[in-house]
Amino acid sequence: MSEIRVLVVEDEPIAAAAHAAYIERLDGFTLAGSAPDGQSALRLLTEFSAAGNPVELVLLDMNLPDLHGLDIARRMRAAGLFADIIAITAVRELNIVRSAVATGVVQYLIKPFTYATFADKLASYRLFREQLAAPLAGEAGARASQSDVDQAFASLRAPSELSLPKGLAVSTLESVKDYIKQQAEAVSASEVMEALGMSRVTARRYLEYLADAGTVTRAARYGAPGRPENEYRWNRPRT
Amino acid sequence: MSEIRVLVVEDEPIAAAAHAAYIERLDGFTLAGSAPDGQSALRLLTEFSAAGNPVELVLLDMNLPDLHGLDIARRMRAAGLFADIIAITAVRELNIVRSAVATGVVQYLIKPFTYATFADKLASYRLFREQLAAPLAGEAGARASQSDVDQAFASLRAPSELSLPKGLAVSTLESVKDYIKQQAEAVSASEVMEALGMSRVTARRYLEYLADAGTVTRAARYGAPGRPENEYRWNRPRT
DNA sequence: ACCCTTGCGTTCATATTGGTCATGGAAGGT
DNA sequence: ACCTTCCATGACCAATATGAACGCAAGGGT
Repeated sequence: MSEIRVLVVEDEPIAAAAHAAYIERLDGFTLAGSAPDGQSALRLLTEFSAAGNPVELVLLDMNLPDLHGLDIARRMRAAGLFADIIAITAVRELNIVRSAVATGVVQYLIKPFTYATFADKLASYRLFREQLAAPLAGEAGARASQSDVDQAFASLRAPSELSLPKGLAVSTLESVKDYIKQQAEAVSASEVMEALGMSRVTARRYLEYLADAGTVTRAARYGAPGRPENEYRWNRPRT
Repeated sequence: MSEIRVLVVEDEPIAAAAHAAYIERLDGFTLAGSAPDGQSALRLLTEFSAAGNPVELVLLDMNLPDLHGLDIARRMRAAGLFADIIAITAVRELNIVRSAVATGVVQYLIKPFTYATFADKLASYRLFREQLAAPLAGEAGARASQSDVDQAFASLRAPSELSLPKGLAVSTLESVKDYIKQQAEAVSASEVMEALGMSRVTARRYLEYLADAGTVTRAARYGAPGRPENEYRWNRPRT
């Protein structure tokens, strides 16, 4: 299977370079080009398409100087450009998710994101492509069923299989995160232990991981006898 | 939340009537209209949109007398009509799945399908809409995160339970489902193994499948030494 | 000022389950 | 009757929360 050709559309030069570098680092993807605004993006897409070398995936920033990402998507469809789109958006623009889905946005990335998140989304997109290609190979015997299509679609959903360090489980991490998010005040390891019914060691390990990842902040709690207790507080979303 | 307005586009009168009847039977959906071909579908969509009462979801048959479904989707986007689309297609047309995704097709139904399959796809679409609506409720504090969006996408593209992947048998699945439904509390894989007299591997495989399909929820059971045991709880009756 | 008490941080072996692979037997097609 | 396909099984290794034991830092008493 040939590599998937990607166009990066991003007005900030630093971010654009970063995305391009990400793409090059990934297997199965190759950078087709880069565009700083909507007009040049559309022009590039048209040129590639006319040359018989179309772009298959567009990394599309929603905030561009000339056009909004949704407009670009709409014009692409109107022009018969059927590249898939992974949207990159700021936190405040979430109310356009549904419109984005309607214009064929396959995945959503919220700024700022780590390389791991980025790689994860692209990997699931590649899996989606592969699963669609496989049953279609045998032209005549292509008895792809509902479950084949379902499975292909399922690989587009993001199970966030970001690699955790050994010894940590995804579901436990989710439980801990949910609990902290709900608490207005800072919580201690012991409180998490009691609330979630897990051992103190486990609770502390996950809290420590979240603190290292920057999701929660850690502070010492003095005043009581005994060794000071660490308390953890949910971080307000970073811009 | 108001009901989701649906337009049925289908040239065969019998099938069209059946789809319309299906829609009316489902909670949360209401039939906005019905069209036998592409031209009238586009006209209806435009009219509804102009009247300030737009259609939100289109059940779109791919084989129509005048236009192909993909063309209709493309023209919709060009005209600024952002209704979501659930495509209905015959088996032989699977090679257009990717193009369909690019034009905003959210789900794929393969003819012939049962009412259960139909209802399942619409239910996951409704869930998707609800999950997007929830975090957006608090206008100012709408700090939906990456995981929120991921979850919404996940429910949109969750595989339907009605199409079994290879390796699973219907009768076994029914046994497992019946057992879980009867249990008030969450059950572990070992309990299912003993109760139904099957091996732990088999029990776990079916439970895992049901969890992926969203029929049961999976949670870890802490408190005892050893690796945490997964427990599964009946989630909601699939209509 | 010193030392004792106190309670959490840290580490390690252990227990128990999750996940994968190749095998066996049954059902259906030829 | 043979072959193919499919599903459940058993045995393996890997994963992960637990409990106990030890160490450490602050409070409080002498």
